Amino acid sequence: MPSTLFFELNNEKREAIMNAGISEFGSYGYENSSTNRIVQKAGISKGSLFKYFPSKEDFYFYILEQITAELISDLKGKTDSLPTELFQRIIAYSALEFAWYMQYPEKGRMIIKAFAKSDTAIYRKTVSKYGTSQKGLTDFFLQDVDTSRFRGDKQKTLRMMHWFLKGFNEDFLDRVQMGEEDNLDKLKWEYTASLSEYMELLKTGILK
Amino acid sequence: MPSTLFFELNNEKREAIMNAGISEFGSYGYENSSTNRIVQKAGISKGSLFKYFPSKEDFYFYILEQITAELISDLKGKTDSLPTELFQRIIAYSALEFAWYMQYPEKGRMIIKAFAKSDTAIYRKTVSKYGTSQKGLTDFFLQDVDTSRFRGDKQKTLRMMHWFLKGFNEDFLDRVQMGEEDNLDKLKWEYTASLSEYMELLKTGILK
DNA sequence: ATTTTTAGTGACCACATGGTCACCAAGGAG
DNA sequence: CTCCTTGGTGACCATGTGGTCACTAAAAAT
Repeated sequence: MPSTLFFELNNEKREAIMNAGISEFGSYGYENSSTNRIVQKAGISKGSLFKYFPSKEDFYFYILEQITAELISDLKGKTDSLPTELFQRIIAYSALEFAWYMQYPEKGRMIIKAFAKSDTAIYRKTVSKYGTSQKGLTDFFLQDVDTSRFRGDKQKTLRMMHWFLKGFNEDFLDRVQMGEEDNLDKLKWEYTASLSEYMELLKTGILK
Repeated sequence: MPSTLFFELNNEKREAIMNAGISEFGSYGYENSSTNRIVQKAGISKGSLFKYFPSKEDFYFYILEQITAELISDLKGKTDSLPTELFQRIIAYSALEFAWYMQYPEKGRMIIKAFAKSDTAIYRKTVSKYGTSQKGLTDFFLQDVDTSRFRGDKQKTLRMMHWFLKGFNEDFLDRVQMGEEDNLDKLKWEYTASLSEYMELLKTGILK
């Protein structure tokens, strides 16, 4: 937890510190991020940072908490108008999440990196705090699914969809980072279209 | 490349150095591995390590090259007797690879870590040397597939199978590392059985 | 006007990093 | 018995780390 001092800062300075952290952690990951670079980017002294936050780790988790809360609250407001049919709903929801990452690329990068599997102490702590990556989000989203439509075991099916979504997202993000597309709506449309095609394959099987 | 000095060492010492590196890199990954710990584990002096190898990076890639070559040569010998039907073949091949990782856990860990996606300089160099993770192995394995059996686009289908295998392997390895099963044959059987179930779902679709 | 409180600073700490190099002991050559 | 070559060593180097603390300058309290 940050000290009260931190909250008494004016918004500008507080934002500068947060953004410096987001950018650094998003670029290098927790372990390879440098508090020296962070204070430099934020335009404050080393001493100040450690008066605001008791440690690098605390700083990290405070930021992570803030931006995941932001993500969730932003999405919550939009999930009501989503289609009700399971697969269309998944597609629409994933597209929303993807669009958010595109809109806030630095926050997105930090979140993605924070929940990317790795065996470091900080990742284990992250998982024990928030649960494991998309599993958290998708489980929340899929828990009361009409299991009667599934051919096989529900758990297995859900796990498969999770692997599949993970792979698709990773792949799509890679392609996006290559070609510098800047039209957000068009990107979101492409995402939806591409995901739909794959989803059809998943629903009906890859064999004729 | 190691210096000629390194090859003139007796086998014991050379193995000790290699194993120290494998264990260290497999535990901490390239960036967080320490040459100090490596020389300590290997029982040699810092000076010696850097007389044998010009740099940490060189040491790393030499080891990686050796053990991936080992893996490939070990598997090559067994792929002839594999089933010919595509899916059975994939299952059997994956099980072989899995069993190898179980048989040489430290080497396995290092390989898995080396090819796990991350955005570090060393990962980019690894990819540009060897290509990207399982994609390399599975593409080699899937390139001349009878596309007429597929319902959808060949590329998309293969990519889906790749995501799926990646997820399955990650998941299965996690579960194995939890419960300390030591019977290799039984493990391999469980792997095959579990993968087969999922594969069936993938072939025929998750919906009735 | 003087004292006290307080936010902010940056030189500094102990430690670890990858890498170097002056030195040493041992063995072969003369 | 002397050289001299050579594999091996570990103290040492510059640099970077997360974190501290004696200090300052200015505002608040007296």
